[in-house]
Formats: sequence, structure tokens, C-alpha cells
Amino acid sequence: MASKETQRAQATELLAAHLLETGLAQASLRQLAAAAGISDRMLLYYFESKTDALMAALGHVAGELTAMLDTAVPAGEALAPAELMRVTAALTRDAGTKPFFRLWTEVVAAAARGEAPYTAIAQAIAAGFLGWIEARLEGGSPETRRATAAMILAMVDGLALLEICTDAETATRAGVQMGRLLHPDF
Amino acid sequence: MASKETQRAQATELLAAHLLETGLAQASLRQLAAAAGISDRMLLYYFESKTDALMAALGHVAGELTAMLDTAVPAGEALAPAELMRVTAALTRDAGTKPFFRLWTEVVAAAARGEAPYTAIAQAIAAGFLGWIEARLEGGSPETRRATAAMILAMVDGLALLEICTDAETATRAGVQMGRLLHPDF
DNA sequence: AACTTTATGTAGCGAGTGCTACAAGAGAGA
DNA sequence: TCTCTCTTGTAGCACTCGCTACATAAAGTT
Repeated sequence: MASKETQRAQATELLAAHLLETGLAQASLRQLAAAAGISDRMLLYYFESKTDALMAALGHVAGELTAMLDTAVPAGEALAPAELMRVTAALTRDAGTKPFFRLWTEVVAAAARGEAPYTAIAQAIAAGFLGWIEARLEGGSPETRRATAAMILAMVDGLALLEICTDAETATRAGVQMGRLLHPDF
Repeated sequence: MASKETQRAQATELLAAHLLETGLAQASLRQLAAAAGISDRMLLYYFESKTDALMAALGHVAGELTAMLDTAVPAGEALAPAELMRVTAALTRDAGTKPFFRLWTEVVAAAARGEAPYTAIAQAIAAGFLGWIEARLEGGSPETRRATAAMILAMVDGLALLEICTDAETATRAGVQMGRLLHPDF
């Protein structure tokens, strides 16, 4: 018989996969439990609350995404702003990372609504993203790099939003146009 | 005694004000009714359904915002992409329009979750925004203008999102940095 | 074997959701 | 005045939500 920790870990992975697949809309206690192959009663046995379960699952998701991003652009590399923006924008459109950014958008959206657990989660993940981008920017003062990193994150988020309320092609063209309009050397 | 249409119109205005103030999170049938100063029973007498009421209220909000934007940049003017982006980014940060963009973000967010009424609403409003921007862009082919307009909308949305998951100052700096990195003449 | 701790199922609570059936009051036309 | 339609209140339905009380089964522990 597996221990509580083991089953919690396994449930976390299943929950993460379920969130990536179906989004936050299908995230009631009973739906999450079904996705993890257990009863809602047991979900609340492995986790303190629904919030606890969501935080564990979203943390797991964030870890997966970070690993993917690190593979695409290792920590040692440093790129010019325009170049890094092109790379990150392309990453956003990549089929492998798309579900992640879609889910990320939903988390920020929930934070926008002021739903309690998501506000903290969104801030934590955003801070992680900003750090990731900042570490891969070359040149400039720390302040400039931070501002540029924030700009890149805004653009990536904006493109993800655009894809929601228009269509994939419009978003792609917007990303390409963004690359064109940037100073290539900065 | 006021007619049904009159009371519906008055309720629409009150609902719009309530949505601008409190966001979509406080938009249950009973909460909306309370904001309009009527019973939920009457709300469903003036409107066919909650969806109907929301669409009317959000349509009213969109009309208000369009009027404000038209005042800031009249329909006749045409600006260079970098300049229009600066102007729109500044408009986003303006105290008067801020509640609108905050609500707009929530609507797109709900659309991202696949909540039925919001998907259509978000698409309609986004199309309106794109048209508004496109009409104020100078030069370039229609395709280029459309792509540039989409880019500007993505940027504005991205900055609004950034403000949610970081802070106002970071978002402001990102907007400023965006202006710096753009080709001034395009 | 007796006992304690851990794991799991059953059932349900109280609150909130969008929405509706029913009836009573109000106003207008005959 | 007598209908007849329009307006409004009361009450509640069927559902979902997160969560919990209670009981039992399994597994150590002594």
C-alpha cells in the first residue's frame, strides 16, 4: 500500500496533466478528483484543501515549463532584446509549450478576478518568468534589463491573449510584426 | 410607471457601472440585481437571461470606452505605429480608462476559460478595438496595418496583464521600454 | 491478541447558482 | 364595473460548490 506522500505526488502529476489539458474551468473538487482517479474525499485527504491541491498541481506545471524553457535557451546564453523577444514569442507558439501558456493565461485571468489562491500563484510564477528572461538578456544596466524583461513578458502574454479573442493567425502575424518593428540592435 | 424598455435601459446602465466597479467576479444573478436596485426576479423580467443582461451591460461599457477613445484620438487622425502605440499605452494607464481595461481583461480571461457568453463578447469587442486602431494607423498596406494593429492590441493587453501579476510600476516601465525599442520611423 | 494509527467509503450539510411556477396587485379597455 | 393583460413578489426547484462527520477496514505496534 502506497504511503500518503507517494499518492499525493502521483495525484499531483495527474492533476497537473488534467489542468494542462482542460484548463481551470474544469477544476471543481469532484472534477479534479475524477482526473486523479480518486474520490473527492481522498483528494482532501492527500491535500489540505482544493487550494492546496491547485497550488501543488500548478507548481508542478511551472516546473515542467521551466525545464522546457531551459532546454530551449540554457541559462548560460545571453541574447539581445529583439532576438530574445523573437525566441520567446516563437516558444509561445510552439505546440509543446502552447498548453502551458494557455493555462498561464487562465491563471492570470483568475488573478484578475481577485480569486484568492490565484493572485499569489500568478505573482510567484510571473516573478519566475521575469527572472528567467532577465538572466538571458545581454548588456544594459540591471534596471534596463528588468524593464526589458517585463516588456517581453507583456508581449508574450499579450500574444497569448490575442489568440484567445481573435485567432491563431492574427496572433502569429502580430508576433512577426513585433519583431520587424524592433530596433535590431539594442 | 416606467415602461419595460425604460427600466431595462436604466438597469443596463446600473449594471454597466457595477461591472466597471467590481468586475465579473461579483456578477451572480442576485448580485447584479442588487446593483440594479431590483430583485433577481425582475432582472429576469427585463432581460431574457443572465447572459442577455451581461451582454447588454458589457455592450454599454464598450460604447462608453469607444467614446472616450474617440475623444483622445479622433477618427480623422493617423499616426505612425510607434507613436500610436505610445498613445494607446498611455491611454491604458490613464485613470479614467483603467477600469475599462481591467474589465476587458476579465472578459478575455473568462473567454479563455471557455465560458459560453464571454467568448462571443470578447471576439466582438476585440474586433472593434482592432478596427479602431487600424483606422488610426498611417501608411503601409492594409495587411501590414492589420498586423500592426494586432501587435498594438497585444501590447496593450499584455501591459494590462502585467499590471495584474506584478505591479503598476513594472507595467509602466515595460510600456516605456517598449516605446524605446521601437523603430521611431516605420 | 489487543490496541492504536492510518486509510478509505458513504452520506450529507449549508451555501450559492441560474431560473421558474404561481399568485396577487395594478392599470387600461370594454 | 368587469375583464384582461402587464408587472411584481414569494417561494422554491434542481443543481453544483467546497468541505466534513461518521463509520469501517487495513496495517502496524506492543
